[in-house]
Formats: sequence, structure tokens, C-alpha cells
Amino acid sequence: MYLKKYLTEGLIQVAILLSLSGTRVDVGLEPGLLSPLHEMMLGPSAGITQTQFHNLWNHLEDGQPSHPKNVDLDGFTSRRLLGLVRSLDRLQVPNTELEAWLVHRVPDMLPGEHHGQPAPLERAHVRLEEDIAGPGLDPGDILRIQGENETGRDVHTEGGELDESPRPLSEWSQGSAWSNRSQQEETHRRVLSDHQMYSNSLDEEEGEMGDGAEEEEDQEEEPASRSGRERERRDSVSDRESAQNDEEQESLSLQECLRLLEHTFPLTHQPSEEILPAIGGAVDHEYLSAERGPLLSPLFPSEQPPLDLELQWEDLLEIMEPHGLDVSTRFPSYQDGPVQTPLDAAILSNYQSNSNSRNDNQMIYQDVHLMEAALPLGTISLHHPETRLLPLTPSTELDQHNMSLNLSEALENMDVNSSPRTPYHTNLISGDPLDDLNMGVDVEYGYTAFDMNPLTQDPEDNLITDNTSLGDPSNFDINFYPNDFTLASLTPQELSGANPNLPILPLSHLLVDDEEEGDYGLAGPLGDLLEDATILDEMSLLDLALEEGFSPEMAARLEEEGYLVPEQANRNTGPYDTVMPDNEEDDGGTSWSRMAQGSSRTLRQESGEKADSDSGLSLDCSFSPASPCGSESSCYSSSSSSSSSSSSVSSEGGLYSEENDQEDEEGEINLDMELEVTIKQEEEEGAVGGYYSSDVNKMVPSSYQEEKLFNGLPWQEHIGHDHSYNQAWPSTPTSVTGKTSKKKSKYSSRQSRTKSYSRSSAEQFVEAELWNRDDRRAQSLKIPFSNELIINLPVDDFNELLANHRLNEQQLNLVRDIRRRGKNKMAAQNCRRRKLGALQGLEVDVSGLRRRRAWLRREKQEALKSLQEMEQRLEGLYQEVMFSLRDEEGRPLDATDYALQFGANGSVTVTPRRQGTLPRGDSKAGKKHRDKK
DNA sequence: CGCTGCTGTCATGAG
DNA sequence: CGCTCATGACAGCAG
Repeated sequence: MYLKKYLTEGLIQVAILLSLSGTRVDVGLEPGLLSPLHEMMLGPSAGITQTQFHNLWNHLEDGQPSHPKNVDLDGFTSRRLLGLVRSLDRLQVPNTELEAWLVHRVPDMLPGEHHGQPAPLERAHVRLEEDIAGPGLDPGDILRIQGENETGRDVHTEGGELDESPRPLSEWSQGSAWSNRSQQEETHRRVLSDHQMYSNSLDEEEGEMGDGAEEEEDQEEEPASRSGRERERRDSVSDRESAQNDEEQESLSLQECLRLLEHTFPLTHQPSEEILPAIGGAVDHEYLSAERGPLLSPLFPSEQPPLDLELQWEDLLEIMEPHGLDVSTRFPSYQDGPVQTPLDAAILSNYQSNSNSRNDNQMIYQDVHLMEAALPLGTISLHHPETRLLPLTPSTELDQHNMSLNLSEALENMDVNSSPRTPYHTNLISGDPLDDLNMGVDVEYGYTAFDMNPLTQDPEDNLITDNTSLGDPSNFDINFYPNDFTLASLTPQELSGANPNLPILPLSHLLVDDEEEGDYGLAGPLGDLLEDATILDEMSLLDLALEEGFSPEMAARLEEEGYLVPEQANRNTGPYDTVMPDNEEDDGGTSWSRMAQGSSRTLRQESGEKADSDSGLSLDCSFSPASPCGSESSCYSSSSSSSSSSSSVSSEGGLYSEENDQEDEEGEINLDMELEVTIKQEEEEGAVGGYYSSDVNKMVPSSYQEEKLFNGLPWQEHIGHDHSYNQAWPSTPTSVTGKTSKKKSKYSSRQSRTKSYSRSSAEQFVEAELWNRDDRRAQSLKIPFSNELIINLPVDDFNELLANHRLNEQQLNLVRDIRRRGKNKMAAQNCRRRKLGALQGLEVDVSGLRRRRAWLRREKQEALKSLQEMEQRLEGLYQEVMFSLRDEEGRPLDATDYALQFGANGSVTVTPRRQGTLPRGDSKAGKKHRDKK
């Protein structure tokens, strides 16, 4: 508050100075004219800049690591959003901004029902008329007010300079000479119409639309109706003339008003104390000794520099905004306020906005509420540094389901599942407690220990749900999920304390998981534990493999460890490298059928599931090659060739599953893993598996069930999405290192892929055993390790791996290419994910800005109304003062014929109105009681 | 058949 | 200088 006051006062001083100097600062309608401060307030106009405005607002610190090269939105979308954002930059409360501010300030300063101060108003009038000053007044016409002698200021001088007597407010709004005012109003109207246009274009809420229309109407009606209102006021004042009893009260009110204004606007202008005695004897000079003259200049919006005002508004709003960003801190700071939840805040915001509350506190709350309202409900848990902006789309809420479900289930299962995995836990996720939670969730769904990584892979889900509002209890009812029995046990604190970055199980995953749970997940905790133990063994073996280069012995050991489920056991082949495509070709149909039996359903499920969750943006940092667990994960990923195949199946949709069913009828069962691989290939058009996959399977045994379990694996992401390179692999693999040749193979593979379906199953098996291009190449060159390993191993490990394996130049090149492409693939996925996230953030920002604009409009309307009231009061007070004055003959002065002028030196003079007097002749004194029209 | 979205890949630049 | 990452651009596939 103090800061706000300080800044605003300073700005007002500047504004007043500019107004006094006759400088007209136009509203910064041009975005380019906006000052850096303004840009800081609203954020960079270019939404694609690295710094997003939501970051500048210090709210919704999105969880993504702010990349130095932030998302660069391209295309129409970015332009559209940018246009919206830029348009919002033009959301300036033009001329009445300061008015609005003052209107809010004044009531605060005027606890009582005080009327405005005529003196400053008149002074402002004088200032306004300086530019159009006509011939100097006859000194004889200048009436010196009592107290003039005190200061010894020569009123004549100023009167001569100023010549023009203040106009009545009616004239003030009408006179052609008031070009400034007219321009201002015109500008204002223009801006309003602009706002209206934007309102229409942005398809705002009806309430906003109504506001805009109303606002415009108000603006148009204002100038015309003002004169009428002023006349009415004058009449009322003249009526009161008979009741002199009220004069003293008015004077007192004026005194207090001036006093408060003085405190608020300590300026450099010399006080005009002369009027005080005239106004009322009770007036204390002490309070009016300073700067009363310019006090009212702020009341004249036409004289205010709109740019500063805009900045000031922005400043005011922005100062208060950050408070509304952090729920955890904000609400405590406003405990005395009604705000309890963002929803409440939004409601209260609307309510308060409509209730025309005008004191500062209310303003603050309005701002806070507004900002909260501007935030989607899903973005409540902003207290976490990595919280993200959430879209307003329903998907957010759906994802919140995931979040809450994950957390709750994780919490529920943590104690149960953590023990078997303790070593793994400590190794992999010691840094992040929530990973444990996530693991718990994974276990709950029968996923293997590595599933938690996969679960984190869904990029969109991460984007949307990473930072769902954990801290908001209101979300829980929304997040309640049928199978989530632990939500009730979760306290908001627990959830809020959880790491928002906890990977969220996508809704699709949940749904599928539910189904799968019926199939597999019901195995019970024992099965989970066994699986965990198996996974742990597998992981240890993989670690060893990483260190020792993944020798075939280790792969064999992994097989022997028996961590494979019975289904998997069938798939395990003997020594790595023993599987030959020919065998697959022979047994392809049988293995295919077997696989179909075991996993056809799973495949279908996965296909659907992947259809939902397969965003392609699934890469997650958890499996970063550089990370300690990256190698492990890579091992697992590499081992989970089946998972990749499953993902591929998913990408390929139900077509293959249907084929699987058909093949399944053949009923021939072959335990050969290669056959299985062949099946996969046939299912997935050779996307995964095959000869090379057998190696992978050796390293890390996998089954279709495991595929299911692993379907969230990061590797699965890229592998599974590699739908474009499922092609028939030449029976005689040829090493292709050149890019052109790669492309050729790639494209030809696609063509062959389409052909493969028309071919005989044997041919399909021959050609469909291949994965993607790199996999095939690796297979052809007999690269002794998986592509996943190649891609995801840290550099050192990778080099070590290469060193451990004597590879020829071709192999080395291929391995490097595989690594490069794989990493680039992940990078591309991350990039796209970030881009989407940025887009969503922009959308959220736009929505927030819209709300803010609506709020500002309402504020402006209120301010206008208040201003009108103030003007009325000022007019009344002015009349009162005039009536309290007497001319040389002791007759009251007619306010229509005389005007109060306030000199720069603080002197106050009563000057006749030229326009008023001229037509009326010299009836200044005699027509004091003349009715106004 | 065209459009759109997704994905992988390449080229390029920056760190 | 090499590696990694990010990103634009391109192309193919699927819906």
C-alpha cells in the first residue's frame, strides 16, 4: 500500500506538472509508444520472446526449465495470440485512469460525505484556459478575497495573465475552446470503441460485452448530459442559497476535503490561502497552507498525461498482482479478507466489482480477486516454483484427476511398495520424494519399477498436469476418481507439499490402467512385489551391463534371473545373436498367434491407450542420459523392446490387433522369441522386435504384459512413434550411412510397408521383422547393443561402451548416427512440448488479460461515475463558495458571472466570467439570483 | 483428395 | 573441436 501510494503520488505529481505546463500527453495507443515499464507490466508484447509475461508477472512460474531459447511460436497461432496480447496492451484506461484512481483515493481520503473542492477545480480551469487566454481582465473586476493581504501576492498579475475565468462545468464540457478536453474525450471514445471491437473479436463474456457497451454509452452520454446535470446542480445550489445554514457545513466539508487532498498530493505549488477565510471561518490555514491550488488538477483528466496514467494503472495493478499469484502466501496475507479460495476470489471479485466498492482495501481485494479470477482454477497451486500455467480447457481438470489420483494412490501405496525397491529408490529417485509417490502409483497399477519413468513421459500430461492445483481443496471434489479411495485421506497440505512436478499419469493411462487392472493389476500386492523384485534384479543387471558393456553373458544372466513372467520366458531366446531372420520367417505365423493370444487384448488396449496418450511429446527429463538413472533407464528401455513394439502397435492402431486376432486363430504356438518378434513386426509392420530386439530382450526380458507395463517407458515414446519407418528390411541388410541413402531407405520402406500387407505372411515376416531404420541398420551391422542404449547413455558410458566393443568404422558411424538421431528426436519432442506449453501459457495469459481488462473497464466505469459525482460536488461547493462571497456592495456574487481563480502563487481571485458577462451585459452583480435557463 | 496434426529427421546455431 | 541441445524446416503418415 505504501509503495503504491508512493508511486502513484509521484506519478500524479508528474501528471500534474505536465498538465500545468499545458503539455498534453496522449494516450499511448501505439504499442510502440508504451514505455518499457508498461511492457514490463503487461509483459513483452511479443509472446514468443524468451520471457513470458506470466513469468514477468511472477505468477505461474511454469515448471518447465526456462530454456534460453524459449518457445518461438510460429505460424498463424502465434500471430493470433500475439495479436491478442498486443491488443491487450492497448487495454488502457485512457483519460479517466487517473480519475478512476483518484475516485478511489478520494473516498478513502474523504471518510465523510464530503464534497469536492472548488478551488482546485477552478484552478484547473484556469490552467486549462491559459492557452486560450484572451485579453486581460480589468483589474477593477478582480475581486480580492480576504486573506490576500496575508500573502501579499498580487492577484492582478495572475488575473491578467489568466484572463479567462473558470467556466462552469457545463461549459467546461461544452466549450469549443476546450480542445484538449474534446480531444481527450474523442480519444477516449476511440479507445473505448477499440475496446469494444476487441470485446467482440475476443468473444468475451457477455458481462464484459455489456460493460463495454455500457461504457461506451456512458462516454457518449457524458458530454451531453453533463451540462444538463450541471444546470440542475446549479439550480439546486441556488435553491439552497436561501438556506445559508448549510454553508458552514459545506465549508467544513470542503476543509476536510482539502486537508485530505493536501495530505495526498503534497505539491510544490504555492497555497492559495486567501479563499479560506471566505469559504468558512472554521477553515484552518494550517491544513490549507500548501499546494491546494494544483490539488484538483488531477480531477481534470483532460490534463493528465495518459501515458503516465496508464503506467500508473499498470503499476497499481501489477503491484498488487504478485500477491495474488502465490496462493500459499497470498491468502495468509489477506486473511482478513474474504478470499479463501480462488473460486471465492473470483466470485468476490465480481461481486466487489459490481458493488462499486471504492476504498483502497477493496481495491486491493478486487485486484487480488481479479487476478485470481484471471487464473484458471487449475492453476491454483502456484506456490511451487515450477508450477505451470494451465489451460482453461477441461482437459486440465481431467488431468487434475490424474494428479490427485496419482498422489493419493502414491501416498497410499508408498509404504507398501517402497520396501522392495528401496535400493532402487535411493538410487534413482533419492532426490525427489515424489518419485516415490509416483512409483507407488506405478506399482498400484502393476507397473514395473520403471514404469514411473514412462508415466512421466507423456508430455502433454506433464504440461498440463504437472502443476495442478494441489493446494486447493476445492479441486478435490473435482479430482475425485472412482477408483481413488485415498483422496479423502489426503489433506491439501500433503498434496500441496508434494512436488508439483510429479509426473502425472495421464487420464488415458488411468482409464486404461483401470481396465488393465482388471486384467493384470488385480494380481495383488504379491504380484507387484514379485515384479518389483524382478525389476530390481533386472536393474542391477543392467547396471552391470552398462559398466561391462552389456555382454551377452549378462543378458543371459538376466534371462536366468527369472524375472521374466511365464509369458516372457517363452520369448527369451538363447544366446544373443543367435536369432536369425530366417527362423522368424519360418515361425512367424505361429509366434504371431502366440503373441496374439497373450497380448492381443493388451495390444488393443495399448493401441487405444496410446492413441490417447501418444502425444509424441512424451520425453521426460527423468530419463535424461546425463542423469544418473539415465543409463539405467536406458538399459531398461533398451531391454524393453517389447514395450517399444507395443507402442508401435499402438501407433499402428487396431488394424494390427485385428490381424493379431486373425493370426491368433492359427493357434500355433511357438516359444521362440524370434517368432514373437516376428509377430510383433507383423503386428507393427516390423516396427519393433526382430533380430535385434532379441538382443534387447536378452538384456532386458520383456513380455507383452511387460510391454503393457512398460508402455509408459520413455523409449517407447520415440520407438513407438517411429511409425514412419516400419518397413520391410532387405533380406540382405546393407549398411547405409549416407543421408540420401537413409532417406531412400526410409521412403522405400514406407512403400514396402504398404505392400507388406498384401504379401504372404512369410514375406511379411521376412521383411517385417525390422524396426525403424536405425534399428535395422544396427541389426544389419550387428551392433551389439540397443539403440536405446546408444541414444541414452551418457557420453562417457557411451564411449566406454564403444571402447568395450570393437566396432568398425561403419558400425561406429552408425552408432553415432543412431545416437544423434535419437537425441535429436527427443530434443524435438521436448521442443514441441515446450512449444505447446508456451502456447497454453499464452492462452492462459490471454484469458487472464481479458479478465483483467473487463475488471479495468468496470473500474473505469465506476471511476467515471465517481468523477461525475465529484464534479457535482465540486460544482455545489463552488456555488457555495461563490454565494459566500460578496462584492463591493455586499451583494452575493453570482457564480454564473464570477469565477474563482487560483494563481500559481496561491492567490485566489474572483474574476468575472467573460463569456457569461458579455452576453448578459454588466449584470454581474444585479443578477445574482438569476435563474439559469 | 486435401487438410491437419503428429512424428521423425536434417540442418543449423548456440552453449 | 566435438558434443549436446534447441529449433526451424521438411517430409511422411494417419485420421
